[in-house]
Amino acid sequence: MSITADLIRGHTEMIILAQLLHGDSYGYQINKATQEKTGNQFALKEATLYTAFRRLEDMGCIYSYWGDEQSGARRRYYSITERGRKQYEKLLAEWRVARELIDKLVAEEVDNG
Amino acid sequence: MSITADLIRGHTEMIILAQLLHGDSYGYQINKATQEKTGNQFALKEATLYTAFRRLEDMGCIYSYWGDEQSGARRRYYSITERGRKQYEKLLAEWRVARELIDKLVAEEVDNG
DNA sequence: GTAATATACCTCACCTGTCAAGGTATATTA
DNA sequence: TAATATACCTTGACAGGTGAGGTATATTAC
Repeated sequence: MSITADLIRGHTEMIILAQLLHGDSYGYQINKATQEKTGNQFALKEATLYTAFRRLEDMGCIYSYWGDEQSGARRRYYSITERGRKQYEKLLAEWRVARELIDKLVAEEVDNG
Repeated sequence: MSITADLIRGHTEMIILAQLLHGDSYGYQINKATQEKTGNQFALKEATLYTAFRRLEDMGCIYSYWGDEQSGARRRYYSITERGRKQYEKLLAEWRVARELIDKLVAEEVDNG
């Protein structure tokens, strides 16, 4: 949606895992929370979101179950596993390294002549 | 090479443009400088580098010319254009927005109970 | 002499994550 | 009964990254 969409690439899994640290949730809710947290500057695309869920489940980082809503659309809830927490820590550490590297590489050296 | 390679995706062009701000340079040199600036934590892959050069040249952000070295391997030098400077400014601004968004999305809220 | 290493360029085919476009179904409001 | 919001899902195409391969020059080591 926004200009920054391209740059979020590769961070989808970390964003999802970070949300699930606070408790089980489902796709629609995770996306809403993402929008709210960024002041509507960013939203995950649905296709991106669901393919990321598949990947994370295949990796054993999350597991899913159907909610028992009595009314409204069904919801598939996701829960983070121990492996998922480890993966989150790893991705967060990598992000911090990458952020520093990029900042180093693109910063204009200021002449304090 | 390093774990962060995936996360640099999408930033290759900005990294190249940032190097060229300091003056004309050539592929091998740009990659060496990148490695040095990051303390050997990161190096662009050659294929990545050269495809990025093609894109940037097609976009009119850079132009190239052969050096006139009397000995050693030939070098293709790249020079940043006015459009390239504008593009660099744009990419840098986008990176700053993306960095903030990601930090917002993955930061664990600390309980200061 | 020649093998190895460093410099320096380039291309191709493949992989992976993203996403536009399409689909299904339920509940509420107009 | 039409529109909107909630909620899920799949498919095919696309773009950037990259492993693997290639070319050529100059220097150093054996």
